[in-house]
Amino acid sequence: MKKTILIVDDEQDILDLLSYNLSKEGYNIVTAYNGSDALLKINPNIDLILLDVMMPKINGYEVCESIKKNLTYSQIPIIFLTAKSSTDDEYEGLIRGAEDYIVKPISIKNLLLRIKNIFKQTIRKTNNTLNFSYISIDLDRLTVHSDNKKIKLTKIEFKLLSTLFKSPGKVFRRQELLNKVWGDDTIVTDRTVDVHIKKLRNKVETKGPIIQTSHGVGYYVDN
Amino acid sequence: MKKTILIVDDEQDILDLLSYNLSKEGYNIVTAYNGSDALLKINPNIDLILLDVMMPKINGYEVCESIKKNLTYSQIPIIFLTAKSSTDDEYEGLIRGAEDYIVKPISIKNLLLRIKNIFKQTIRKTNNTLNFSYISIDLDRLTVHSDNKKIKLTKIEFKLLSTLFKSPGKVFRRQELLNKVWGDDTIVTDRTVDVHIKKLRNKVETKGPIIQTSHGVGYYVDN
DNA sequence: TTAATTTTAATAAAGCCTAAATAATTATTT
DNA sequence: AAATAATTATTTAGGCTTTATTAAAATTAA
Repeated sequence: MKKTILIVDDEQDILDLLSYNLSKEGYNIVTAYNGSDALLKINPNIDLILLDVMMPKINGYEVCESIKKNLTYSQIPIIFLTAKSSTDDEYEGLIRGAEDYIVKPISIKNLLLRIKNIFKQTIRKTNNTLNFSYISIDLDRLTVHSDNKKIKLTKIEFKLLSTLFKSPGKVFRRQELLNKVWGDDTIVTDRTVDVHIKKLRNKVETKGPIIQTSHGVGYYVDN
Repeated sequence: MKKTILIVDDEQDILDLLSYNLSKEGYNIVTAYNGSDALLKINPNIDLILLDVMMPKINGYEVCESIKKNLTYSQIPIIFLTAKSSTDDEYEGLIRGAEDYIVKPISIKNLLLRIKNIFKQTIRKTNNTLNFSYISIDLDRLTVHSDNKKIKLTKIEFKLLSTLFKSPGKVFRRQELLNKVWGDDTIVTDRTVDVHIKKLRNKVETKGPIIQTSHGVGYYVDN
């Protein structure tokens, strides 16, 4: 899924520069030319906000604050762009919940790395749900939605899936899964894991592969 | 755990100022009065380097470059101290892998915040990865990234690569690799190593040679 | 007791490793 | 410098190991 980035800056040059480079990198771009414009353009598809600090009227910090107060959008990560290097400003930005900040002049390479890094952890833990790709797991309700359709899992299947989802990218050995999902003292064959993985895949992977096999090692969800 | 900071500057005044303030803040301080002294004083306990750019003989950038080339120390974050504020210099610093830079005259308050910020991010970054050139190996996740693209390796390939990366510069004889990667009691031909090296090279060397051959001896990664 | 779930076992399929054979490169000798 | 020897690179195919899949037996819950 293509990620959408909202870029907020009052300088057209910078908007252009960033738009060009980020869309080249495969992101969808939305731009805003000041604080209030930014607030208008925020929508649930936005995955990340690049936010200039120094803007007329509503500055970046104030925009950030508004966003963080809004339940729907408070989880969207924000990277501040700031030319100032005065202590107070940076500090203020960080404590208000920004993920990161970057001091102008901007190194594109550096910025791309930071963005990637943020998206890597992007399995956003809103409330108590794990989301990845087209699947979301509600840890409170013990339900799973795949492609917006509710799916019934058994207890073991649910635990197995959420274990994998809690550490996306990590490869779990079968024995590890048996300990974590079944319990430390169970005496069950490794093959049993395979069977449950198979069932999970059948139930859950309605729109393409989610659970990956690491041959000779175990299973994981990609990220 | 107390963090240790190496401060490198040729002006005694600045060394004193920074030492005083940073140790007051609870950091261990090591000082160096020029580039070569800095290289001598680096050791595995150093968690951060404050590096003056303008120094006689070896300047800060050169010191940085040497550090980034060394596998043991390449992960240590560096903050440049620079009097110049020209764009080029700052950029140069950033792309050479520095975490940050600070323009003199230094605001202690500002510096402290940046240091804190770096330590905050450092924890998750240094998690168990070997980095060299454009390749990074995540030992937990059993994944390899080459030029920012994820690459799938088999178990043996992964072990082989990380063995080489763990001792950069060391030439491993084939027999040694067989013991380390395959296990002490395997009875496999030396030629098998060649085949796996070949496969590794195919998969991993997307941007130029990484694994070197030492004719008559074995294989190694340069450093 | 029935229905649902979990485990085992058995077979098929896929993935990976090794050895062997040949080509290419490097080292040594003449 | 050419010829020869030694080492490494590359490719391929068979064989072995691991995983996928299915069905049936065993267990647990309703």
